[in-house]
Amino acid sequence: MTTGADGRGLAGFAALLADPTRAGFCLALLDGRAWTAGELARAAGVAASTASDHLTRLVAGGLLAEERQGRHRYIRLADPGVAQLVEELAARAPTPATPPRTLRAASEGAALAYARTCYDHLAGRLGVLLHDALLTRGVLDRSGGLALTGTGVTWLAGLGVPVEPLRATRRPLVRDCLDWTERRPHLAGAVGAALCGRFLDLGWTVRGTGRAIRVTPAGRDALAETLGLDPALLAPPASRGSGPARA
Amino acid sequence: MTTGADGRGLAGFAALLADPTRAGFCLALLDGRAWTAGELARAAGVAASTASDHLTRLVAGGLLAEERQGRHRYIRLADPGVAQLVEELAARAPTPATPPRTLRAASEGAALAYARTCYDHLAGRLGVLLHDALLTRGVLDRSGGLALTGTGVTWLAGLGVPVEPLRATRRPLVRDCLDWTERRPHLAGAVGAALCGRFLDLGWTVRGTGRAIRVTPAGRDALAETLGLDPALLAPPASRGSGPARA
DNA sequence: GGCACGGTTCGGGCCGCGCCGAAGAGTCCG
DNA sequence: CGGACTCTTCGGCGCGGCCCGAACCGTGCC
Repeated sequence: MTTGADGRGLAGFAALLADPTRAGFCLALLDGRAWTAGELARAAGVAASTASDHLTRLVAGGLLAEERQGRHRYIRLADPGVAQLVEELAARAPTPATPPRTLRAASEGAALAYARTCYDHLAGRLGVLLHDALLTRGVLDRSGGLALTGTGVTWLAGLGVPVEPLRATRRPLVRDCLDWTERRPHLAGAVGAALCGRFLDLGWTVRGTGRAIRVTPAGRDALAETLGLDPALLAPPASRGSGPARA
Repeated sequence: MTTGADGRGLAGFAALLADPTRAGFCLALLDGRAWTAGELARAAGVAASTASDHLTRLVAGGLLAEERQGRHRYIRLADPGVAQLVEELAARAPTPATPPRTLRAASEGAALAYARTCYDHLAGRLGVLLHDALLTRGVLDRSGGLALTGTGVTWLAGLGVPVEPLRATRRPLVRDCLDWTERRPHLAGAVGAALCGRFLDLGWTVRGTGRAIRVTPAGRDALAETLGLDPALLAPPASRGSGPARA
């Protein structure tokens, strides 16, 4: 009576992410960098032996990839598709029901809501603003699915991002990625990744702690000029008080 | 040291799919129809009480939606996004390692590989052929992300599928969906769903058992004429022998 | 060589989860 | 009303998972 595939394959795969420790590993790795096994163990608060076991399973399941160097075991997400998958699942998961307990945690949360990397592209308020600006500027078009326009190609070239090399990859040029703080789409795909990297190269943005991204004063000016982004909206998260409170 | 969100939210959500029975429910519901709790229980081979418990959790988790009618509890996927998520996870999951044991199962597998619904759009060999034909005909364009072209809009209108109503939905017009038998993309999104429904309305396709789809003789002619699909490639799965063996 | 360090392997304990059957609540029908 | 049916609730059982600490291996440094 069981027509076709039973759920064992899917269940086994989903089980990889169904453990808080393993899920925490994947979320940490969403910053796009390679972590050592020990770093991940400490970040998750488990013994090294526990982490080692989990990592072996995640690698075997195709979610993570490893690279051994000397006595270190470097771990990263297997490919951008995994990052997308994890982000989508995280976006659908009910909030961890853990309101920030400490001031430090609250300010970290604000910094992440302001701007962060989502694997290799920009997310948070900055990511959504960028996405919207690219649409109004005609770099992107949404009349029939999200697509990069001809003017978009030249605009990118002017910014120092040639599009042709990006076409060579198997990755879609542009793609929606649901932002879990803004609950609205931001730009992913090869172009999203290239833009994120280019902004860093140009010094418009710099990496903060963890996945956090900060916009430099020069970046604020440049984004206002090239994309018409309101510098006021790009103001960094209020250190105290003046910013709108967020539940 | 744990910057930002821990993995509990994600893990709890993934755990919903990490059980073979629950995963089987979701896979069965990928046919886009509403099943009763009892039907799902029988299909999965568990007691009604067990299924009831699982379904309650899946509904609470936002993966499924229920509708109570009299003494029946109708269950369907919560929204198309869930279908996409489940398909993506299933596509990445290693094959269930269950080569078909019976002749009946083998022929069912062949029928599904030939053509099936993927929630509400077409998948399988037919789905991939359709996707490719739409690209070569200029209905879709992939030069910068997957998009519906202007000629595509008129082509759809000629087929009796007005695009304007589709724009009203929050759903993307066109979207890639990775086919788990062909390992290549087919067309999803609002247009993919509309095309699938239109083909059924026109009598070009009919539903088989489960998620299987069959192409009628009239449908073969029509698809050849309007899209240039080779009728030979649309031949139904060989009942025995002559078809290419598939691992 | 000696030591510190990162990672892995192994054994054991514990908690949670999935399963069932039996009993009960609600619905439809004769 | 009484019977058939669907679904739910509740105990109880058993397996499998997650975790740790201790011992072990390999690397890099002094």
